[in-house]
This record gives sequence, structure tokens and C-alpha cells, in this order.
Amino acid sequence: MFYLTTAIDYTNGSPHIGHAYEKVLADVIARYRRLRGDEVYFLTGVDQHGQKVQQTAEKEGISPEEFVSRTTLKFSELWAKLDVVYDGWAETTSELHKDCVRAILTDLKEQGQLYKKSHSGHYSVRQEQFLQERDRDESGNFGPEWGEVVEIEEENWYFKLSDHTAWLKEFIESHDDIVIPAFRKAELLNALERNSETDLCISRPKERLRWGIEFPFDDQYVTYVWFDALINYISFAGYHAGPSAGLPDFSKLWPAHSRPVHIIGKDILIPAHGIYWLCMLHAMGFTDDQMPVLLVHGWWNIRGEKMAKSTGNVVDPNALADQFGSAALRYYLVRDIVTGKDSDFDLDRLVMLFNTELANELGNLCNRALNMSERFTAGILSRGGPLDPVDLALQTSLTESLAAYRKAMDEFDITKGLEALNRHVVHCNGYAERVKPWELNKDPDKKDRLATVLYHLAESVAHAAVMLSPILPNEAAKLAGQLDLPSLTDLKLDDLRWGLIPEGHPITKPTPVFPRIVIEV
RNA sequence: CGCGGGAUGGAGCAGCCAGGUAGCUCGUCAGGCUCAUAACCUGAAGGUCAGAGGUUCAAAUCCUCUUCCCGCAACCA
Repeated sequence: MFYLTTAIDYTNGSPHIGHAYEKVLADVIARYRRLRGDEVYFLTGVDQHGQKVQQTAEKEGISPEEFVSRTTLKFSELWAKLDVVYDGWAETTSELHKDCVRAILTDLKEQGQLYKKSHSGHYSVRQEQFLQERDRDESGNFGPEWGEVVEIEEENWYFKLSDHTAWLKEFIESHDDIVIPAFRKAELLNALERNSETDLCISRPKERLRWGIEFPFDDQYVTYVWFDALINYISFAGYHAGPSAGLPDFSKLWPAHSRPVHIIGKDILIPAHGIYWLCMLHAMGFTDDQMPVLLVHGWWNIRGEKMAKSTGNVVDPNALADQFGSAALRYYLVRDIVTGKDSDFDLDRLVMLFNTELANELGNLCNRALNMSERFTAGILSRGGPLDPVDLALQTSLTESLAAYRKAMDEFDITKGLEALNRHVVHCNGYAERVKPWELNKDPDKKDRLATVLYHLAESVAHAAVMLSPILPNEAAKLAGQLDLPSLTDLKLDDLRWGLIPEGHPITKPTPVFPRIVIEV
């Protein structure tokens, strides 16, 4: 079982292009693994608790429940629009999730991993948070943006993070496959160096925060984000749940000796996932062999700058999908960024990549190939006569493309996978120019040769449709439809071999699968 | 000495971990083709791989130093 999760999005606003990227990336990986023949469980969802939600709901004069159900819809509706299809949906206000959190807290308390301690410090009444030394301005004071700052003392529950940091350091150092890409590992180890001594505050008193999960053994407190949001990866996987809960069987999703893959952004690697989450799992008794892989993706910047609500340079994926279509957006999001690195969001490139690679190259290849078959061989695809060196070269190109695609996709490198696919498409267009089927058609003696050539083109389109299917499932299905072979999309990667199209297979006149995007000036 | 990322033909990027003809897309220029979504194909121009030093038979790639850009408080992937 391949268990794949994403970060769960905080339901305090509208989804932006970064949210969309992460979910599309996860969806592409989930679909690819299914294509590879793996059994896949893909979990995503929303983080609904916390102070920000409580505050925004108050400001709008509605209950947090109502507010959260409204914002949650914005996310789930976007995923439907972008064809992000998941097996499990995590909502942290769900009773199943709360039960799991309480069970875990109870266990950990019994094991002596939790304790209560009082902390005193500078507290901003307006911001409702403790201030750090780094919050002081140049003159050493807390600025006016914090409002009234008082020194208070507060009791809270703590998790003995320090019991696990030595283990974590050793574990990370000795495993190269836990954090992808590799350069993030150094960053994580550095952070561990600084954070190894302090324990983790995991509660908030109810007078400060009500919108959370109540502690099972102390009704004056609710959990802070760590023992709430992070737990979703196991609570919705059936951890601690009975068979009647309607959740997956945890022992199948997350068995011993198997690493789930958590897709997260670079901002929540340190400390949340890279330190807290791994230590929490360790405290719960997860073995080294069960520790998840953290696939850390980069950010979409806007003209070289970080996207931020405060500066207004956000990109709305909803509007983009409406304007250019889900396919163009999905394609761009996984095509124009190297997994793990940052990239610049550029509308011109979105349009350009769709028009060149999908409309001009792949779409046009499909169109010209099937058009010729329809006109020259009455719509009948036939293997024809003996093979020329150019035909063999095309078949070799396809084999190489497939191998490169597989290797890249196995390493979560979607960009490289698509480049491999495009290489073959370009080869096919060149093949058509060299062999000139339209010339062969003029010579009645070359009917066999013509059939061979057109078969090679159509067969390539059939393979391309399958390779494209994780990225653009709907369009892959349309390509299969053009070939009148709907069963193509049921094939697995291992089923791909020359001869997907049966001898004598009929097709009809094609219509463009990828209409060019024309921008009106 | 805070941490990390980046600097590669006009633009955007890959290559760097495991040194050995500098690659891709777009753009530009010149041809070709006409089956096709004014799509396709071929060729050309254009790079001291930020700078300096070092290791090596050989460095974009490894080591050292320097310069410049971007993140590291919040919203937040």
C-alpha cells in the first residue's frame, strides 16, 4: 500500500496557488503510483481549529462551526474543479479525529511523556500571544503593534520533546531517504542542534482559546496545533479506531517497515514535521522503519517575491481554472517547477507551455496522425509491411522515453517525466516530416508502407495518452477516445508494449483535444 | 563568521551530490513542408557557467575566499 498525504490547509481564508500546487502534485503522484500498479491511499483535508479561525468567525459574527464549514467548502470545491481526487478527507473538527487525539494524549500521559508547567513572560493582550525576545524592536522594546504588553504567568501542558531529539538527530543523520530533496536535510540537522533542549508546549488555557480539542484529563485546556493538526495523518488512517468507525485499516495503510509519504511545503518542515511530528511518532512507539518520508516542495513566487496576502500579490487558482481550464493549470503547476525548488508564477509561461507542448506538439500529433488515417486508409489502422530503420528508431525513442519517464516519476520529478514524454512526441513529429505519409498516399504501390507509418504515429499517441494520464486524466481519456480505445486508461505501466492498437482497428475523424489558448489583447 | 537557497547564451530553467564534447523551452534569423489546432520539420547566430585562487591529466561540477539576490515575525504551500 502506498499511503500519501498532503499538509492540511488552514481554513481561515481562500485557497491560493500554493495550496493548489501541493494538492495537484499529490494527485499526480497518487495517480502515477496507481498507474504503476500500486494500491494507493491518498489523504488530504483541512485544519479547522485554532485562534485565527476563532477570531475571524467572531469578527464576522458567526460561530466557528459555521465559519469553518463555509471555508472548508472553498477548498473541497477547488479540488473537485482541479480533478484532485482523494481517498480520505481529513477535517480536524470531526469526532473521530478528536477521539484519536484524546486517546493519544491519554496514552502519552500514562507513559510520562506529558507534564504541566508554568511559564512566565511578556504577553500581548491584543495579539493574545506570548512574545519572544526577537519580537523586540531595535531599541529593545515591544513596539506599538503588540498593544498592551504585560508580564504574566501561565500553566500549560508540555510534551517531552527533549526525550526524543537525540534519537531524531541520529536517525536523520543515518537516513538519506527521509527528507527529499536532500539539501533540506542539512537545514533540519542545523535546526535540531538549536532546539534539542526545550520541550514543546501543546496546550492553551480555555480562557485564551476555546476552539480546539479539550484535554481528556484537564478540562481547562484545549490542544494547541501540534497534537491536533499533525495527528490527522494517523487519525484519518484509522489509528486507534475500531472497525465500526468507517476509517481505513491502519495496519494496512501504515504497516511496519513501510514509509508513508507526506507532501509538505518548505515552511512547515522546520520545526513542525521535521522535528515535532517525527518525535511525536517516536514517542507513540513508531519504529525507525515506519517513519514517514517528507517530500518538501518549494514555493511559487510572484515576480521574484514571496506571495503574501498582506502585499496583495496572491494568485487565485479558482479564477485561473475558470479562465484557462483545469488542464492548463494542472499542467503548468507540475511542469514549470523543479520539485523541491521555488519557481516564479508567470501567466505567459502557463499559456506558452500549454500551447506549445500540449496543443502544438502532442495535440497536433494526435490530430494529424488520425486525420491522415481517416483520409488515407479509410480510418483503418493496420500494422502494414516490414519495418524500416526510421520505424525502429521511433520504437527505440518510445522505449527510452518510457524508461526515462518512469525513472523521473519514481523520484517525484514530474517536470523531468513530462520532458521525457515530450521528447518522444517531438520525435514523432520529426518522423512524420521525414517519412511524409502524404507523399506515400499518392503512390498506390506504397499502401503498406503508408499503413506502417500511420500505425507508428497512432501507437505513439496511445502510449502518450497513458503516460499523460496521471497529470491530465481527463485529456488522456479524450486522447484514448479519439483512438476509440477507451480501455487504454485502464492499462498499467507494465502493460505498455508495442501493439496497443489492434490490427485493423477503426478510428473516426479527430477533433482537437487541446485547443490553443488565445489571449485577447 | 547566524541558517539555508540562488547567480549558467536576450528571457526562464536543467546539469553540480557520484569531475571528462555546456543541455532544454521560449525568443531571434534563414530555409523546408502542406497531413495537421497559422500547427510541424531542418539549420544558424548567441554562453570567459557571478568573480578570484586552489586540487586534478581534466572543474559549471570538488575545496577556499569575495560580491550580489532571495527566504528564515505574521497571513502561508
